[in-house]
Amino acid sequence: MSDQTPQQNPATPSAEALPKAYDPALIEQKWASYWLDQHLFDVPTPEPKSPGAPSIASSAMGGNEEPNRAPSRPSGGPREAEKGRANAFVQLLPPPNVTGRLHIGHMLEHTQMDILTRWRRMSGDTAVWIPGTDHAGIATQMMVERQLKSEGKSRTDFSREDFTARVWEWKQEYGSAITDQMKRLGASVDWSREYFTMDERLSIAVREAFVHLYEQGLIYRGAYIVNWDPILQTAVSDLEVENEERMGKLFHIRYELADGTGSITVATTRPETMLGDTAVAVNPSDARYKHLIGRKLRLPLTQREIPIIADDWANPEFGTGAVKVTPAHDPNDFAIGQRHPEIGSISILDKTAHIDLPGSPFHGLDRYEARERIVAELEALGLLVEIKDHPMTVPVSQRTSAVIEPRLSLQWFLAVNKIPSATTEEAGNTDRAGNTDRAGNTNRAGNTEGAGGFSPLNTPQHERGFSPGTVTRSSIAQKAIAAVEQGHITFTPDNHRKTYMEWMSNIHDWCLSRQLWWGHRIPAWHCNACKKITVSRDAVHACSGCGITDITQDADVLDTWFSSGLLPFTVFGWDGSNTLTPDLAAFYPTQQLVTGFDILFFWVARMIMLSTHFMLDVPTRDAGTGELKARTLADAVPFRNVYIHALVRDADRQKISKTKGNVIDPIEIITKYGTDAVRFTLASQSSPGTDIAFNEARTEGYRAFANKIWNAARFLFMNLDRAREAGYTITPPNPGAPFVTASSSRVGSTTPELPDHTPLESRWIFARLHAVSAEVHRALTDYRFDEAASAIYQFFWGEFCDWYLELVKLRLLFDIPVNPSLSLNPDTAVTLASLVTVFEAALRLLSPFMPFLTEEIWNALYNGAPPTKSIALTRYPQPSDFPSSDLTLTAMATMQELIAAVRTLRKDLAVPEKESTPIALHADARVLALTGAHADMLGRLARVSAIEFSTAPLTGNNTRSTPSFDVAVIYERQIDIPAERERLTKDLAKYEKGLQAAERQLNNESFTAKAPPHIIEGLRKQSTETRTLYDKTKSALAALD
RNA sequence: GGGCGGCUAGCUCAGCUGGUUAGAGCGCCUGCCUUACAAGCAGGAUGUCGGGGGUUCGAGUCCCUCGCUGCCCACCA
Repeated sequence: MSDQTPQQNPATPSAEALPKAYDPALIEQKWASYWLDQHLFDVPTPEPKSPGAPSIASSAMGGNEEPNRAPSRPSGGPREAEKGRANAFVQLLPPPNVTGRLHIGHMLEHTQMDILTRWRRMSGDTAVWIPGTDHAGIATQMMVERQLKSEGKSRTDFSREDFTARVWEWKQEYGSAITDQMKRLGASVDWSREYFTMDERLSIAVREAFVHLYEQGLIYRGAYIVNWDPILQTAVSDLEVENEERMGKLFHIRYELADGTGSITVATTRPETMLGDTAVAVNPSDARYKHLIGRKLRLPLTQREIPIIADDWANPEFGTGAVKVTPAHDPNDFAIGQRHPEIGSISILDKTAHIDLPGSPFHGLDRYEARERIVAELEALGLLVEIKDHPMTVPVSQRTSAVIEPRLSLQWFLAVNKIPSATTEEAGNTDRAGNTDRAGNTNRAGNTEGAGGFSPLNTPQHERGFSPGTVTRSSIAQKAIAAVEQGHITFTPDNHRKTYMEWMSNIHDWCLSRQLWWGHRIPAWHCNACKKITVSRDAVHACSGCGITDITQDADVLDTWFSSGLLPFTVFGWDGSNTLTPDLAAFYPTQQLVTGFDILFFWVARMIMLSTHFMLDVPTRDAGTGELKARTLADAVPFRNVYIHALVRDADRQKISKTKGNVIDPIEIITKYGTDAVRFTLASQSSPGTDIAFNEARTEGYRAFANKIWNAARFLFMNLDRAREAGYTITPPNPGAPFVTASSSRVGSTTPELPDHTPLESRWIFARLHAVSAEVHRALTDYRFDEAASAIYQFFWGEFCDWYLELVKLRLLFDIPVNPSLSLNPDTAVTLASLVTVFEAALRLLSPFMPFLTEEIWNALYNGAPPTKSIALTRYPQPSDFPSSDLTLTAMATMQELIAAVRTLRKDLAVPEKESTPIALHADARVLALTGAHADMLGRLARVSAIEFSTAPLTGNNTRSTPSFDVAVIYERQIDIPAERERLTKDLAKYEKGLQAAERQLNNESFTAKAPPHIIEGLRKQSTETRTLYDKTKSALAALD
């Protein structure tokens, strides 16, 4: 094979044309660009179907010739339920950040998705895998700001418009790095459907979604405590905060009563917040403080008077039992403030976490500097009672690692636990800080008592369920819970379902706004006169309240996850009008989501919430009549199954991180071993529940596997060359035909079953192919990539190469007549046909796992003129394609056992490898017949020169026994007696133990009474066999002496 | 404070609803350049299945308990 384009392959496959060793670098690039250029995996928008003809299956495959499209998919697959729709297999690629570069985790995710996609596609489904990238608000803005910094500039040197223009420039230049890498890797995605989350089309959908939610009263704006990142100077959601265990200090501070008659000591870990204290709370049942409730305290350092209030939140067990209340800088204190509005709140920190109290001596100080100064002054005043070490969890920003400061600020929220309003009249119009007009619209305080809003926490389980007909009466969270509870969405592994449910049942309102410049800007306009907020899908030029034109658009952008949460339906053309677009009709819901645990809440949960909420309003088509009808929750879900993949760690099981310097660059590994080998490594390690320790040694092993396949191909081509030289026409099989055999002069015609004279090894390899393809289907249906990979590996190497190819040499290498007028020896003819057929099928079986290698060899097999554009468009092997019989399997197993026994004996006797020896054999009639018929196998694979059949059992030296035969190698040298005795003694002990265990069981009446018959039967058989072996070993041992 | 995993051969991992004498790859030992492949072929050694207890005719597999070891969630000053 040369580096020519695939269409111009050499006219004939030839062993000489293939390099001796497999070199992935020579072929991968070629095929990656071929697949891309041919738009092989692009799926056009299906034709809208008129009622009564709902299927779109045939139109969706994109104009390929497909002479052998699979007529039907294997029965019992998960998509049997997908009645009335095309056999569509749709997946959304978790969109990588535009700032991203491919890492080994992506590689795992993409490998799994690609295997599923290719397998489904080859099994006859319309497989659509949709790629795209995420604008990644914070990450991208940080990236560009860093770039500006290197130029000595900062964001604030630019206008908002100029800065975002700058980000777009950056995106154009660097934003495709990760998709370029994907293209190189040959991921079989539909590039014609590639999107960017800030594309015009998707931006419109985002605005539509926002406006809809606002009109339903589910989006509100208000002043609440949010997680504030003082470096990014924006609010971040709970999910973007990590909690770190740190040793901090607990400061006990004495607050004197205003009238000087006493004091209360409070405890705090953040003494600087006392500047914003507006009360001290004690538990109403706390006898120590009961008499002080309602009295005033003089707040040290400021001399402000603050009340002592009663609130259940104060825990008498903790610290002194009295807690200072800072409503503007602590979520719990904020909640207290809600219950005691009279105490008010005082903000003391600015956006950068510096003290913002003009006139105060601490004004302008950084929060930690202020803490030191305040502690020092309190100490000087004698008000610092004590300082204790105190283990605590500190909230830290995921992005910047800055300590998060809870801060009161005006933000937009999505009310996830609120029942949507039917009309727009009730729509939220909170427009002033801290003044929300609907009790339910609270965020963190929402679940505390007194807030009065709907909360899943205080809703009985049975009321939380979703039932048809109550769709619009259910909250977003209720629908998301019901979708999973009712089994419309499943998780693999299943334990993630529980995690999801826990989280969803305790969910808080979602802070949607970010104080950034890069992202989807919130479609709300503030009137500078009457203060009314106008939320609109279109640009607003005048206030909807007072009509004046002095209005400004809200400065905030939406959380990145808002737009990605909409993707399952916006990628299919949802535009807010609730019409069933052709793509939505054909492809929604998607079947499969493959993603990591780390974005289960960020993304998966949000997709479920937003998709079920919006898609319930989009009609669907009735499977029978084709008429439009209302969608149920079952069809509103964004996907049917969520497969959560493992985390890839380094070889020492360490988490991969840049700071640790143990980053595994997939491109580097790929350069070293080839994409196919890396893919196979990841697939074979993909077992549920465990993280993957990425071990290069293993990849090395799979590169050897690729090489093995490569050389098997060379062997095949060599034989095809020989046959051709001898004048025979070789036509490779038609992929997807049940199987192929040969007439005397033509290889490649199809017959329904194997010809009578088909040799044992060929019958056997077909039977194995039957079993293996069944196993692979089963494994992939269960997402057991590891089991599928290992079944194929074992088959290809351990059976096809180690046994079949070796046996096939019996028929091929010595037996092709050179005179074309003679007919080909029937053995040779059928063997050539079988060989080509099995090999071709094995390539198809392997193709989803190793697409490059299989594409290359498969094309070579057809002399560069294959029946379809790609092996990826052929039919995936089905068990029913291959004849199988148990008789064949046992016969072959016996031959293998016999060959292995002779090999072992020869090894023990140190017979030179090239020397053939006679053997003696004692066996039952079946084995004798078998051996007689297949002496040639023994001759070739075990170097047996002659067989002496013995009627008496063999117990002498140089003997090996199994339950069904004794075999001895007749040789001048005798076996090493001490070593043999040791081995036999060991065996004897083993058999004895096994025998005892088996007999104990069999003599146990409870066992025979309770165990299932096949187990008893099996144990009986085993017991008999072990008895035989025991006896044989015992006499062998005796014979030694 | 809750919750979820993992602990099986020197290493990395399989072992499905309990059922015959626990497997694979790598590594290790021995012999082979056998005309597809030395990135190979053939043969071989290696396990108190984390400890203890229980259920059962039968436990790596189920239950309890203890021990390491990861991860997730959480508003206790």
